[in-house]
Amino acid sequence: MSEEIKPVNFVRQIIDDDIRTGRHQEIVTRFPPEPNGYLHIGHCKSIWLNFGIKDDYRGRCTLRFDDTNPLKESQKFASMIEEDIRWLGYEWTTLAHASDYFEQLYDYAVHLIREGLAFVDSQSSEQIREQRGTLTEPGTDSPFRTRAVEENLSLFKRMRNGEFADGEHVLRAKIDMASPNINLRDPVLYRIRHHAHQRTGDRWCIYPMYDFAHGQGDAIEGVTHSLCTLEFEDHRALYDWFIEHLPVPSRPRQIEFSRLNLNYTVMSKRLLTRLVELGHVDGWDDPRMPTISGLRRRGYTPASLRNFIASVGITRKPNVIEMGLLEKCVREDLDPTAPRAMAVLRPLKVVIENYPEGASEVIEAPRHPHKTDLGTRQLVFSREIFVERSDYLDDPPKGYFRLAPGREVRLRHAYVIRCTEVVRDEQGEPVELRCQYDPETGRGQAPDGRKVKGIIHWVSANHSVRAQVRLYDRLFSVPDPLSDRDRDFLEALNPHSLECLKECRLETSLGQADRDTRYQFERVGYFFQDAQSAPDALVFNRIVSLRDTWMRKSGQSPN
RNA sequence: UGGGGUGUAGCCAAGUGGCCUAAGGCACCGGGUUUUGAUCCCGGCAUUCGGAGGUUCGAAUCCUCCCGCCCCAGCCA
Repeated sequence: MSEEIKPVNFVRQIIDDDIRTGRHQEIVTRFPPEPNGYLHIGHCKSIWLNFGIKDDYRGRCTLRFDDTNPLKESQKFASMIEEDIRWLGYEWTTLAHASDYFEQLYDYAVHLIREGLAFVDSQSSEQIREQRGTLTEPGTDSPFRTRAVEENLSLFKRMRNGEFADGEHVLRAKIDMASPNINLRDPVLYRIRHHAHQRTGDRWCIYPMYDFAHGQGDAIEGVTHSLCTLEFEDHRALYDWFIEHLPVPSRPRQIEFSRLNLNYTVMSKRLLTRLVELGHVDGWDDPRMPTISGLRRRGYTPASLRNFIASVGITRKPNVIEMGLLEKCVREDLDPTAPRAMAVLRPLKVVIENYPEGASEVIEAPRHPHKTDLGTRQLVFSREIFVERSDYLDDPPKGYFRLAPGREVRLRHAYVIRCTEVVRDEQGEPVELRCQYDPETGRGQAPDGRKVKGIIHWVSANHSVRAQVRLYDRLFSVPDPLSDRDRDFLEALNPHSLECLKECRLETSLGQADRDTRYQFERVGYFFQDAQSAPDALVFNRIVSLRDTWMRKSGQSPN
């Protein structure tokens, strides 16, 4: 595992100050996902921040499900979220739910009504919307705003008792319809929803809104620093208003940071949900998805994700991170530890004419070029082998040092061969190369001192296993799929984001490949067995390709 | 002509008035090592901090004005 970056950011500076000035003895954070979808790498930023602070400051961090909207949420999503957090390497101090506080929140609402700070509004949502005003014009007071306290109390109680249909009434805070901050224009606190909740069942038919549940939940848990993303900045005034006007047990502070954006993908749960439901991807854990589970299935490691977030940092500046940084992080994590193997993805047969028919030999090759403690594996060399189709060119450009008519290359861990003849099909496409090998060049030797620059990977035709290999590319073909407001983001989907290669040949040692091991297929990339892989039907996912300076120079595509 | 934010290299990001003629990472461009065109190593890459004024002996850091970009009008979170 690569060394993790020591975090320094403005949130930690605030915390350091709070500790130095004695404002807090213990630091308490929370991660508050809504269980209405899978976690994505953007959540990873929040997880890393909140749980990282808990770990480093020996504080507490609650995993609190923000389950205030039974229409959208489910236990299935909640379970997945727990799994993802643990997989990333974090553990919560306590598990909680906004719904654990429904009774307390109800009492808080009653408190506001008694103080004359909340009222039951009996208008439709359309009427309320019309009265809200616009960004530049103030709103107007609801005709029910002056309802008597006793009447509000009674109505609110009857709302809870289920005496009204959905939408008939709402409870609203009484703040200021002329506020330039729209969140303060008498926000809705409770709405009626006759819908079973995944945890409280039919106990409730009124549910608190996010704004009314979140800050109070923080206060109940003793959260000291409530870290959220920038779009909640305008809600802070409301957050503070509730804390001020309610008899809550503590006074948490909300601090906002900018969310993570990655180019060539989308990071909104709503859009990811569409991709899944419309079948554009193979579920939430499709290896092309920016979800934690997708990245996990793809083969990304927890450390690489943590390091990625650490190197991106925490600020208040809007940002779009390049995919290349994520890729660099996983390569960095995998290179020192991944066992090497040879795999030919698009096989081209090579017959070594001067190698005896029926003969073969075993070559002992190290699993890693630098880490000798990873041991060795056995390769079998024989007269018929496969090499990568892209390692042969009829008419090589300048600077190409692989196979071509008359050209010589080194077979990785084996002999130097020279291409003497090309067998073609009707279309003129090469289907087989005839080569001569030099018996004096085994074991890395070159007796005549000749320098062979090209080294290519190979497998023995009769000593290799078949496998399916899936090559993944960016999900979208443009850096920002949402930039064109006139086009649906689905139109920007990359039609080549998945290439499934079914005729791949792997060295025999991969027949017993470990399910949890990420391999480097030499010269190709890092690979991980897919969840669907089986011993008799191997499936490998490409995590990321190797850096390829030749490809970049010659301007080819990564596949 | 509303409110809240934010602007340091292609992408992130340190920097909190003097050791900044601005860290570090990614990307990119050289060069070296190498039986992976990988890894590793070495070097290059902002006289300038959105712009213009001002304060100061001294400003990316303070003040003023201007400009760009992001968020907010769910009984979503």
